[in-house]
This record gives sequence, structure tokens and C-alpha cells, in this order.
Amino acid sequence: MMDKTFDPAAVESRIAARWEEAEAFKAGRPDRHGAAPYTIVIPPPNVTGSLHMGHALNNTVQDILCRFERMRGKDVLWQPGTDHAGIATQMVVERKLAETQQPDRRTLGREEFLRRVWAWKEESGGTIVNQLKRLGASCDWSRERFTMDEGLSKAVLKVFVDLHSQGLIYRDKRLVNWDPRFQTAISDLEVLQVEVKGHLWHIRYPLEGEADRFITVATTRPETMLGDTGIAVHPEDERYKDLVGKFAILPLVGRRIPIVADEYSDPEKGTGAVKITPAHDFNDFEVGRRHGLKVINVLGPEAQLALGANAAFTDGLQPSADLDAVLALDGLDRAEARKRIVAMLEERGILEKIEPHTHAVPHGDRSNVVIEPYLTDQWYVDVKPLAERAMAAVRAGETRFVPESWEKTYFQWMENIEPWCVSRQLWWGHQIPAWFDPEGQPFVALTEEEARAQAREKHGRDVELRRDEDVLDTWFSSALWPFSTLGWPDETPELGKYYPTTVLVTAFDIIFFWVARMMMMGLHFRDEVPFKEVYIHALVRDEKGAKMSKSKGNVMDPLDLVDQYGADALRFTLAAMAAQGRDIKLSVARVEGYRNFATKIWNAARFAEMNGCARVPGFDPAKVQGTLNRWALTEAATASEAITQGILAYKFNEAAGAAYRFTWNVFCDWYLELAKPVLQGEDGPAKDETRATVAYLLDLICALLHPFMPFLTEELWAIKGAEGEPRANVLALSPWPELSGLKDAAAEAEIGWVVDLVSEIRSVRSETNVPAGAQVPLILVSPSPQVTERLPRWIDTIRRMARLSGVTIGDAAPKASIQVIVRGEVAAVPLEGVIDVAAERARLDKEKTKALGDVAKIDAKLGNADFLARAPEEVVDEQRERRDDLTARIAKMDEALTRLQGAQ
RNA sequence: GGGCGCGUAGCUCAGCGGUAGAGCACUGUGUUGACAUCGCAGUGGUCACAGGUUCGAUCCCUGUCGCGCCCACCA
Repeated sequence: MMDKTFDPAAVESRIAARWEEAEAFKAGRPDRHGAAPYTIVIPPPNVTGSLHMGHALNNTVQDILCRFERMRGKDVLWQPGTDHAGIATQMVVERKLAETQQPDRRTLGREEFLRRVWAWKEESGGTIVNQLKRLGASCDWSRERFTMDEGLSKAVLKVFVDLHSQGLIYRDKRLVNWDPRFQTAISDLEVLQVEVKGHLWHIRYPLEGEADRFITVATTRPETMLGDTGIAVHPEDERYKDLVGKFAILPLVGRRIPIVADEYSDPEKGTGAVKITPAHDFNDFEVGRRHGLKVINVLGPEAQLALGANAAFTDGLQPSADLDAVLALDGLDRAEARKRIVAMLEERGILEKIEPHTHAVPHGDRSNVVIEPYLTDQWYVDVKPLAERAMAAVRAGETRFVPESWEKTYFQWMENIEPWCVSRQLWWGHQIPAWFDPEGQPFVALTEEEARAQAREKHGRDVELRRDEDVLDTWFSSALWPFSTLGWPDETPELGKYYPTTVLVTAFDIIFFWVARMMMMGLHFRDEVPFKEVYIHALVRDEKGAKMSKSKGNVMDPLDLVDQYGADALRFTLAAMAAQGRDIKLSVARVEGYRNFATKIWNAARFAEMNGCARVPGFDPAKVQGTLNRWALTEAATASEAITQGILAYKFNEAAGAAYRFTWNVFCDWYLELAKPVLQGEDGPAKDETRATVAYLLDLICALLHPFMPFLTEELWAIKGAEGEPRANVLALSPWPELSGLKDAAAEAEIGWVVDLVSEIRSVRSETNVPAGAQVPLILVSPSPQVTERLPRWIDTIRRMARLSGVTIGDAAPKASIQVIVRGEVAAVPLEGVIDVAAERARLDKEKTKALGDVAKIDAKLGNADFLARAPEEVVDEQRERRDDLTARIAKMDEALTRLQGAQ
């Protein structure tokens, strides 16, 4: 005997164990020999992370696809794994060290620190994987990978060495985005522009040799003026034309700096004269390069003033009191330095004005501190040629974006792609396979021995080599994920079979970080796109539409929802809300609603159990005779097509909606109700067939819903399996329903009439305040032969469902009666004092008014010659038909109203 | 500055060139043996606004207003 409700907490772990035991999710199962492969690589979550709502959606979608295709007989590989997430993980461990009063990273030293990170990974690395399992993710867990696994690390080194030997990786000294908190370079993508309310300081720079003449520059960063090596004005700017070629004297410092003409200067901005600080601004760097300006770095790695031992800064300067005061600021943090310098300028009366100014300031996406453009040596990938190929592949349709509009985003970024800075001054990550000789010349090789050999070749002797301490950007290894997880660089059977992968499922926020880079690397190293389709799903946002994030404190924990409502309810909610092109604002009420849906299914199964609806081996739906059963199968066929098409088109909301409506509104609300008289009546062939059909349809519902609600359906599958012959398989490996040849129009006409009739009577009873318990008679007025023929079959059901004392046939409606019109036929309920005449009159009036309005609209159309001439014939016919129906209804309502005149 | 998207029922959202839908909420009602995490019935919408295209526009186009996001920009 089944429990009254489905208890997810009790069932989920048991079901998960069953799948594991059956090795249901293993790729390359013997029963899939020769089957078409279907591959998805998981977007690897941070190894030390925990599941958030975005993961829940992302993995629900992947799981729906994988379970669906697995049931459709494919050899499915859902490749799981985790990412080492360089900065994020290193940050977490450093914070932990600080919290527990342990020595910091530098005190511990690289080796010991890395030991601690690995320990932390061992300790917490399983968390997110277990959370994914709780969600029901049907990954092939036996193939789990980690981006710093031996195999994946091997792939990373090979890619680096190969790209280097192909000239696509090079070392360059230029400005990078420097994160002063982590003291590492980061890529353009890791920089977020944040609107900040700041100031615009207008500073007078005296002209050389001309007393009392000056040029005013405006800046948002006065502290960087110490590194100024020029001033730029627009060549066409009349105001400054005569100054071009002259020199200004940098206040406080005394450096002689040239005034140059450069298009970069915008006469509209600031004063039209812009100070040039090549070491601390990307644009200035370019301007400086064009005009041969010096590059003077005045900041250290922590964004503190670094002037003391800085020969470039003091070079050529005359000692002065001002200069001494500036040098006394050495070591100050940039914010403090700004205050002090502004104060000094003010004291000297050369600060012309200060304006409030809002502008975008770059921040590190993880550190959230202001990023400094900083001059360092870093490794770069020349991504331009790789991007060309990656764009061509999408243009050629080798990879298709769903929804298609994301292609635009992809192209826009790819077309403007800049060299990718891949080195990070961190410890946690893949250490770069480069060794430097004493001159600082790098030798890139897979092993130190090879690097040593290269050095020997160059120098003619052995030289001391020092390995590059830097590690690679985390996304460098992620970019290889679709093939590195399959064993590359070895030519494994898996690589041959499962690459290119079928579809990548991800959110749009990592199209650049990840999708684009996988495309580039995949094409370059495998000569094939890494995935044939990219399904970009929504972002799960908070109620205000903001991205959920820990720092904002607006997160909903998917595991809380799983605990409370079950994984199936959460999954179904996400699927039902995953319409394309729109973000999801999740509501708990919705999850609750789908938990109720799970209960509903459960109880339908319980009903089946109570009524002996056991599976019949060899049941063939095509051989079913009963009209009601044939109708249910017709509806099932329609629903299963809609579900299949929905999933295939990545329209999960449509698929989920079709499954929901069929299960609840068709199967439960009508089919089971209509079947009750048979199921609870005398034994016989009709009852046997109905029982078998109920059992069959329940199995069907389980199968159709399994991709969305795997736990509930698998549990029911097992329970129903225990009734008849044991099942050969878990539901997860059972075939996806393909129903054909089951649609029966005659059954639809008959059952549709019953459904409409019962609905109408119910509606009318309710509106005219007939007491719910009252049994009233129904008279079918001059029914058609078809209805007369059907009636005996349905009379009991109609009586029961519409609460009628009896159903009879008559020539005319009684004088005072409620009247309904169903599929063109009239049925009447005599008043007999049970109904509220005024209410019935109101009801008829209301309905008639609406009908008249509809007719008027249709008449307007039909009276329009253009409509008749230009609209498609079937549309015109449809309108005429509707008009006929409506006028017939109105006539019948008029009759009914007339009859009511005589009533009490 | 460049780009993308969104304004549909009280709320969260589907939909769409030809009768405007769901879930939740709300109102009335019901416990007759699957289910009150339920049944039955109902209330509720100038589909942001203004033009245009069209026989016909919530849907397509243009503009306006409002909202969100991405990219670029430390004058």
C-alpha cells in the first residue's frame, strides 16, 4: 500500500543508489554498442564551491537532455568534473589561514601553501559533486575529472608549448590589468567597470620659460601625475595650437614634459589638454609610444607610491623642496597619496578647480579593488588567428547558438579580440612550463631537461635556469575541457567517439570566458568544433532582476528548496520557467506548486493501485477498443509529441507545460474520473482493458516526465514494476515513448462531448446557485442521432460527474429551465425551485452580451470587402462558422430567456 | 558611446498576424473512497504609449517613456 504523499527526502537517496547500482549513467554501456553518441561536458564548477541556483538551472537542463537522449537509445556521455579556479580557491585558502591565525601564504612558502590548498581541495572538493548528485544529475561519475589532474595538466602543458612553438604564445612587456590585492595580472574579461562618483581635478602645469603662463589639464587621478611624461592636445584645437612642441614643467616634480599633438586628445573632454602618464593608463601608453614619451612607473605592486629607489622617476630632476616633499610620500597607498598630492597642489595654488565627476572605474571581478594598469612582463596568447577560425566555424554553421541571437554577442567580441594575458602571479594553478636563463631569456618546453637543452644550444654551455613561477589563467585549462577530459593529448577511443560533443549548455555570462575560448582551442588542436550546438540559458536572478551573488546577500539556496520540496519540484520549476531569451526570477510559490504536482501524480498512481490497474504484459495500445481509452491514448500521443518536440527545440517550458497539462488536466481530471464507473463496476473485458490502459498511461507519464522529475518517476516505475512482471531496467534506461497511429477523431468527438457537457452543467449549476449537493434532472432536447446513440454509454458517468438525478430525452425544454448549448445541442435543467432565476437570467444576459459583441466583431470583418478578398479562405470560413455558431447560441439563449419570463 | 533584451491578470511568467493563457494569490463552494500538497466554479487584462505596415496588430516596423543587462571609456 502506497503512502498518501510522495516523500522526496525518503526516496531520493534510495533512487540515486539504484541508478548507481545499475550503472545507468555510464557512457559506453554494453547495451549501447553501436548507438549514436550524445555528449555534454559539464561546465566545471569551482572545486571548492557549492551549488547555487545558476548551477541548479544549468545542470537541470543538461540532465533533462541527457536523460531524454539516454531513453532515446543514445550512448550518452555527460562528462563531469570540477575546476581548480585559481584566484577564487587561492583566496579562500588564504582567508582560512588568516581566520585561524596561521602563517600567511608567503610565510608558508609555495610548496607548503600548495600542500594546504590540495588538502582543502580534498576536504571540500566533494561538496559540489554531492550536491549535483542530490539534484539528480546523471553524469558518468566514474569519469570525473579535475582541471589539475595529471592528465589535464599534461594537456595544458602541451597546449602551451605547442602554441609557443607556433608563435602564438609570446612574452611581452606592456601594461596589464593589475590587481593590487592579489598582486597578479588579470585578463580584460576579469575587469568590471564600476560607476564611481569621483572628482575631476584641474591642475595648472606651468609652461617652460614663460612666467605666469600655464596649461591646465583635468584628471581623475591626480596621484599618477608623478609619472606624467607629456601633455597631449588635439592637432585641430585652436586653443593650444601654439603650445605644441613646447614644454611644460610638471608641478611638484619639476620634470620637463613635452606638449604633443595627438588625435587621442578630445577637445570636448576636460580642458582639451590631457596629461599623459604612459605607465599608468592604457591610452596614455599608446600616446606615449607614438610620441616617444618616457614610461615612468611610480607605483609598486600593491598600488603604493614607489619613488625611492626608482631611478626612472628621479632621472634628470633638479633637487627641490617640492621634490623632497614628494619623495617623502614614498610607500603611501594610492588613495592616501592622492589626498596628499591634491593638498600640496592646493597649497601651491595651482589647483584651478575640482568638479564632481562620475566615471567608470575598473575593478577586479574577484577582488573588487580598483585595477591598476601596470607595466610588467607577461605571457600572451595571440588569439586573433584562432578567433578567425572560431568565427568562420559559426558562420559555416558547424556550431549553432540557441537562441541564435547569441551569435551576435559572440561575433562582436571575437571581432574585437585582444591578446589574451594568460600568466597569473599566483601559486594555485598550472605552473607555466618556461625556464629563464640568467639574462631573463625564456625557454619553453614540456620538461626542464628540454628547456635545459634549448639553453645549452643557445649558450653553447649549461647555464643556470630558473622556472617561471607564474601559473596560467584558470580559463586556459577550461578552454581545453571538451577534449582534455576525453584523454587528449592521447588519442583515446573516447576522444574519437565523443568529440565533438553534441551540445554545450551554459549561461551567457561565460560566452567570452569559456565558450569562445573552447571554440578557439578545440578548432586549433582537434580541427573540429568542440560542440555542435551551444544552448544559452537564462540567468537566475533575484526579484529585482539582479544577479544573485553572495556579496549582495540575495541568494536562494537550491538545496534548501530541495530539502523542502524535493529535487523534482525544483527541477520542474526551473524547466517550466526556462523559456528562451528571458531571465528567471524564481518564486518559491512556483516550486510549491510543482511539489503539489508531484503529489498529484503520486496519488494518481495510488488510485491505480487501489483499482487493480496492473500492467499487462504485451499490452498494445493500438488494439484498445474502448472509446474512453482510445481518447486517452489520443491525448497521450499529442502530449508526447509536444514533449519530444519541446525538448528537441530546447523549449523546456513548452515540454514541461505539455507534460503538466496532460498529466493533471487530462489524465487525472478527466480520464480517471470518466473511467471510475468502469473501474468500480462489474468485472469484464471493458474493466480489464481500462485497468490495463490506466497502468499503461501511468507508465507513459512516468517515462515522459522522467527527464524532468527523475526521482518520483523512477520510484513509481519501481512500484508499478513490482505489480506485474519484474522490469528489466530502471526507468532511466527505458525507451522513450514514441506513440504513433493512436489518434482517434471519433473518440475525441465522443469524449469531447461528454467533457463539454459535464463542464457546462457544472458551470451553470454553480452560477445559478444550485446547491452543490442537489441532484437535478437533465433533459437533452431533441438530440442528434449520434448523441442518442452515445447516451447509454455515458449516462451514468454524466449523472455522477454533473450530479444529476437523471438524464432523459425530450422534444422541448421545459417552460422554466436552465439551458446549456454544447457542441450545438441543447440540454436543459428544469428549475423546480432549485435554481435562482435572477441569477440564471443574469448568466444568460452576460453570455449573450459577450456573444453579441463577438458577432459584431465578426460582422465588421465579414462586411469588409478587403478582408474577404485578401484574407486566406480558411480564415474567412472560420469566421463564418464562428458567426453561425454564435448566432445559433444567441437564438437559443433568447428562447431560454423568454421561457424564464414565466418562472417565479 | 556601441549592442542586446524586457514592459501581457494583484504577483511570477508563457504566448502570438485572425476567439488573450498558466501557476500563485483572490472569491464562492465541496470532504461522493486517489489526492484539501485536493475537487468544482468564478473574479481579474485598452497586452507601456504614439505613429506606421496590413483586409486585420498584443504580435511586424519606427519613435517615445520606463526597466534590466553586456561591451567600450579612469580628462
